This record gives sequence, structure tokens and C-alpha cells, in this order.
Amino acid sequence: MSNLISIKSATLSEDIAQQLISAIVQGHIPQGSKISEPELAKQYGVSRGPLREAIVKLEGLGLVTRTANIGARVIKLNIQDMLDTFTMREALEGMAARLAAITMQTEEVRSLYALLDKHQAYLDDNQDEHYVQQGGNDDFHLRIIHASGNAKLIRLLTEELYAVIRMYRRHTADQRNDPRQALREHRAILDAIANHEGDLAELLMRRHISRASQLLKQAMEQTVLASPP
Amino acid sequence: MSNLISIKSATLSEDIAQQLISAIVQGHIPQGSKISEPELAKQYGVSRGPLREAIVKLEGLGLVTRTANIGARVIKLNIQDMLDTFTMREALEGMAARLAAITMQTEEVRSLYALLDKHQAYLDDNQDEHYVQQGGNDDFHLRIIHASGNAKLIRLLTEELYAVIRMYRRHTADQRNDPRQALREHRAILDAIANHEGDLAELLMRRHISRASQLLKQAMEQTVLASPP
DNA sequence: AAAAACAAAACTGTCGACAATCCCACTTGA
DNA sequence: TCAAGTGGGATTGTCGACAGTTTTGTTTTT
Repeated sequence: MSNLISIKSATLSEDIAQQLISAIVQGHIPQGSKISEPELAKQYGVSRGPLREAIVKLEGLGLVTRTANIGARVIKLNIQDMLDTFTMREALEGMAARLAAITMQTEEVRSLYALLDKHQAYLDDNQDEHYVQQGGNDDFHLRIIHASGNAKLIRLLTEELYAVIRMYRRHTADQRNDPRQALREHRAILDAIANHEGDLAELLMRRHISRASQLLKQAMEQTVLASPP
Repeated sequence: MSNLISIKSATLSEDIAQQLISAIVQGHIPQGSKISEPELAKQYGVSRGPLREAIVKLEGLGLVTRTANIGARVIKLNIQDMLDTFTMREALEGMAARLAAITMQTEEVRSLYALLDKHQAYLDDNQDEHYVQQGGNDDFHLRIIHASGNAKLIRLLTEELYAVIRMYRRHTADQRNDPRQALREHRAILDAIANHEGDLAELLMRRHISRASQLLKQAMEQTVLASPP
């Protein structure tokens, strides 16, 4: 039975990779579970060839680990890996903010202020509920990253790291996170960018991400992540 | 005819990936050239299955770009991509230096000073010739990266980015680079780490890499990188 | 002679099958 | 009873072949 819905790409391998990424990030394939090639091949209605290529790609994204002659397993989320990942984000997005501060045009600055106003209005209207910015054009962080103009940085952050980051966000209900506080921090970062203060923009972005990682850590410590073996 | 020499790994796909990485980095497969699956399969004496998996992996490493139904091409080196890559390095290795400064033990500090003394002695004995630190345990940068203790950072820098970085280093004869100056900078970075001055260590590492990238840029501007199409 | 149309060759994407390895349950021996 | 050994079943790694697309070379047309 074919589960290959909607996402029609040029090649089967691509399709399946996207499907698997989505399934893993959303927890449909549980963390730590084994990836059975025959099972998934039957499930998606394809042969093992393209499926294996997709798995190799997932390994590159850090979503699964592979062992020769044994197979692939979905990664297990844990606090240390999360902190390590967010430390990298801190360095990279901090740099992105710095670059954005140097090069951003007034038109883009205005557009970003408008975006933050939109977020503000959403919070006012929806009793501080989280604004669902699922990686689209409404995500402040993604906008800053793209504004950096550094193609390598953009690819790394938006294509390679984002899957894992979203996985961490999704699997811990971080209620702790105060969206109004986050919005204030976003505004401060944008102010620095608007004034072309690269140092400050980087510093603020780093603090912002560091705070988020600490909150996520606390949330993970309370969430029972995985039953002990 | 089989070209699979020496590097015997658990799986053919792994072997071929390593062989291809080496061939591309060392320029044996020229940049911009097309990767022909039948040709390479025959050359390495394997079928197209494992070869394709290796190519998918190379794509993840950013060494080749793939287009559906057309195939893979080795990347073309150019100044902008190099600068973008080194900017990322700046952010990441700067962070690595900061982390190393926080956590490094006195024993490891001593060992690194000994390494720098060794480099010094080599320069004295060999008329300032470059010390060949081909990614081994004698590479100061790799030592710092590992000392960061951040597994994700280590993997990204040493497994994913290093191939491309080495490719840039190898394809431009940057005679401009003064090894004694580099060594002085290494020593300053290590001093900061020894004193557990994270801010300073990060700053110095960033400057060090920034300087190297500027030198490499000048070298690339003079080197005729590729004949214009 | 240059451009468009067409046909054949080559290449990539995909599939099913075989070989090698691993896993698990069962048996055997102390 | 428990440890080691053993055999069958399942899974991964690899291969050769077919289908669809792209490329190339030729022919035809203007």
C-alpha cells in the first residue's frame, strides 16, 4: 500500500526522504526505533534502492545513525545532544545576525518590523498562545538567517540542522517559554540590526538562543523523555 | 579493473565514498567535472548501487551537486563560497576555542604547548617550510575542536566541513601564508585557553581564521582558478 | 547554411533477486 | 540451572537488468 501522498518530487528517493524526515520529526516513527528496510519499502510502495538512498541522506542530516550490516536507528533525543546542538546554533545564528546587521537594507528592516508587529497582534488576540511559525516565511529566525546572505550558512542552518532542532522543539512541550519575552528579544535583535550594530546583534541573538536552550533543558528534565532500558 | 586499494571498510559504499572524497579533494577528479556512474562503477569494480549511495553521501558533504535525471557534478571552487565557508568556520571554531578555554585540563594544555614547540622546532630546522599537518593529531585546529567537548560541533567541523576546507587549501598554493605568523597566533590562542579566558580565546581564533581567509582570498584572486566558460 | 525535427545511444532512476551477515530461539553439555 | 554452541529465519549489502529521461548525432526543412 502506497503512502506516497501529495509531495510529488522529481525522484522517488527525494519523496521518501521528505516523508521520512517528516515522520521522524513529528514522532510518527518513534525515536530510538529501528528502521526496517523491507517494512518501510512495503509501506511506501517502493523498492529498497531509493529507500536506502533516502536513509543515507537522513544519516547526513543526523536524524538516524547507521551501523554496517545492522541497519539504521532513529536518534534518541537527550539533553546533552540538545545542548550541543543549540550551542552550535548560538555560534551560527549569532554570526547570521551579525552579517544581517551589516548588509540589511531598510526595506527588509521595515518588513521585519511589520512581521514582529503581526506576531504582537497575534499574541494580543489569542491570549499569549504560541504563534505557529512552522519554518515558513513568518519565522523570525529563518528571516535573519536568510538575510545573512551567506549561502553556506543558510544551507547548513535551514536544510541540515533545522530538522533536528524542530524535533527537539516538538518532543518537549516547553510551556515554560514565554512568547512575549521571546518577542521582546526579537525586537531588541532587530533594533540592533536596524542600527547596523553587528556586535550587539550577535550578542543579543546568542543570549536569546542560550535562554531558549536553558528553558528547553528545564522542560526536558521534567519530561520523561524515554523509558530507561 | 578494481581501484579499491588499502582502505578496507565494512561496506563497499563506505570504501567508495572515502575513495571519492580523497580523489576530489586531491583534484584527481577535477572540479566541475561530471560524475559518470557507469564509468566510475567500472573503474572501481563495483555495481552502481553502492556507488550511488556514496554519491548521495558526497552531496551531503557538499562536494558534489546533484540534479534529477542529469547526474552529479563536482563543485567548482570560487572565492565567494570559500569566504562563506570560512565565515562559518570563524563562528564555529571561535565557539570551539571558547569551550576549550572553559573546560581544558592542565595536562592537555601542556600537551598542546609541546605540540607548538614541535612546530617551532620544525620551522627552525626546515627554513620556514610549512609543517604538513594533514588532518592528523598534529593539527592544532583539530586539537582545539576536539577539546571543545561538543560532539555535534566536532562532527560538523571534522567530518562534514573539513573535506571542502582541505579542498580549498590544496587547490591554491597560498605561499602568502607566513607559518611563523600562524604559529604566533596559535600560541596566543593557547595562552588565552590556558588562562581560561573564553572571550579572548574566541576573539583570537576568529581573527586567526579571518586572517587566513583573507590571505587565501588574495591567493585565489591571483591563481587562475578555472578557465571561463 | 542554419535551424528545427527526429532517431538512436547513453545515462539516471528503479526494481527484483542473490549473497553475506546478523539475530533469535533452541539444543546440548557441564 | 546456566553457559556455550548451533541452526533457521530475517535483514542488510550487492548485483544485473529494465524503464524513462536526457543527450547526441543525423536528417530534414526552410
